[in-house]
Amino acid sequence: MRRLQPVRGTHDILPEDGLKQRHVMETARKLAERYGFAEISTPIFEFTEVFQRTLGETSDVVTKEMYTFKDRGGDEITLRPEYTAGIARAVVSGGLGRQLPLRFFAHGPMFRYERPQRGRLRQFHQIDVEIIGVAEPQADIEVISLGADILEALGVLGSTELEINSLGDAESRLAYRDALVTYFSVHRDGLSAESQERLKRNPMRILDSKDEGDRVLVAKAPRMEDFLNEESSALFDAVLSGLDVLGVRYRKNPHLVRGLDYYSHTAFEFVTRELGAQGAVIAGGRYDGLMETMGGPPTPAIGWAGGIERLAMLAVGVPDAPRPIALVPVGDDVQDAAMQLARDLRHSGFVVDLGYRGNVTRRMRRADRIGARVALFLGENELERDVVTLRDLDSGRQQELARNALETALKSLE
RNA sequence: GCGGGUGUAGCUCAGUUGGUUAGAGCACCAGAUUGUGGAUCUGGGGGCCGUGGGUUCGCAUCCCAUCACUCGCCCCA
Repeated sequence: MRRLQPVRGTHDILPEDGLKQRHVMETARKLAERYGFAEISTPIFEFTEVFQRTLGETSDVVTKEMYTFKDRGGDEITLRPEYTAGIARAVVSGGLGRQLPLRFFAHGPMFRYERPQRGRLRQFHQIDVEIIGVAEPQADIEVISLGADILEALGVLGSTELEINSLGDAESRLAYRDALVTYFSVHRDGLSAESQERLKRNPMRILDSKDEGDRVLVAKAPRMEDFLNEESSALFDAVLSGLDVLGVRYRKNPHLVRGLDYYSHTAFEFVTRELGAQGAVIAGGRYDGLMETMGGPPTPAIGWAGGIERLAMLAVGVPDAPRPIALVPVGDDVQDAAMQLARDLRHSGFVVDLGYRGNVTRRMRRADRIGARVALFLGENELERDVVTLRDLDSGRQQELARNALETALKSLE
């Protein structure tokens, strides 16, 4: 161990951030539930081939970002870099394919060996939704509209933009890919070094290059739209008009492509400019070929993933933790009675903070610091008469209450 | 993986051309106030100046390396 610090790109999530992240996750879960999604959770590691086969041998994730190791039994294991492959595997290996359509919500940690920066971590957390077994555009529309609803609820929809494109089915994409290779091969010398490499490995990635020279060439490159076959093009149109019906705003971006091989047809990203180099807060698309790659029957599917840390950084209106009741025992002989009262109140659903030490001044200071709503004084004085002194810490007003009237009084506070 | 910037107290930051014991505000602790918080006043604790090496009589300060963060590329959530 070099020094006592977390591994590069990992962080301890302290309570303040934890609260925000939990809010993101719970908001997403609640809304996903309304759309009829059921929560699923799959292991955070899988056999390496689960990702290798499905994400594509040439994708960046597979070639240089996976946390892969051999376990003690000699199996090749990989910490999941994304959720979809694991869920697809669960559907195939659990025989869930008989119960289509399936709608899943999931969340949890992901791992990618990347260079960390703002909004980019080696262990990060995602929320994830998938609709499996629906070829109809309604699934695309529903999944996107769920994403928009979640962003809206988090107060970040206004600072994001939905970009959308269609990659078409396999036939359309192959035809387009050929056309792109032909076009860019002619202009090869005008391409950046990186894009010349992309031309060999993943020509569609040239489309979203940020290099000035590349962009000039890209602007005149063949357009995906012109290569969509009738079926692909009809699906895309249906998705867009569905979004129009629901009032979900979007911008067609013909240069939006995907890093992972399994995507087809609809591809979309909710992007923001407020996170530096990291644009996407939610990204996803259709992956009709994935289940088959996994060894299951051909099964259409669509889904997206959202970055919890990124969303938490943007979210507004995160609710505060509930304000506790500070219980202040006065004198040494009332400790037991105070513990008992604290437990009774907790059983009734109240959040109670029982200071552990110090005189009354000190405990009151603590009560103030933790944002307590009220303080309850319990001393010999009160104990003898079966009452409690309740001090409202906002107004400063104080009153004595019979023990059996206490909970009613506390409930009326809010 | 490539290039730039920044690392001084828990936090935000000062710190002179290299010179004695490294400072401030906030936060924290104690007291004024041992049955009453916030405000105020008084006092206090806290720093291998990110880490390692080098230069120097002497570095927080100059040089090199390294680690972390950060910005861009790459990639994406």
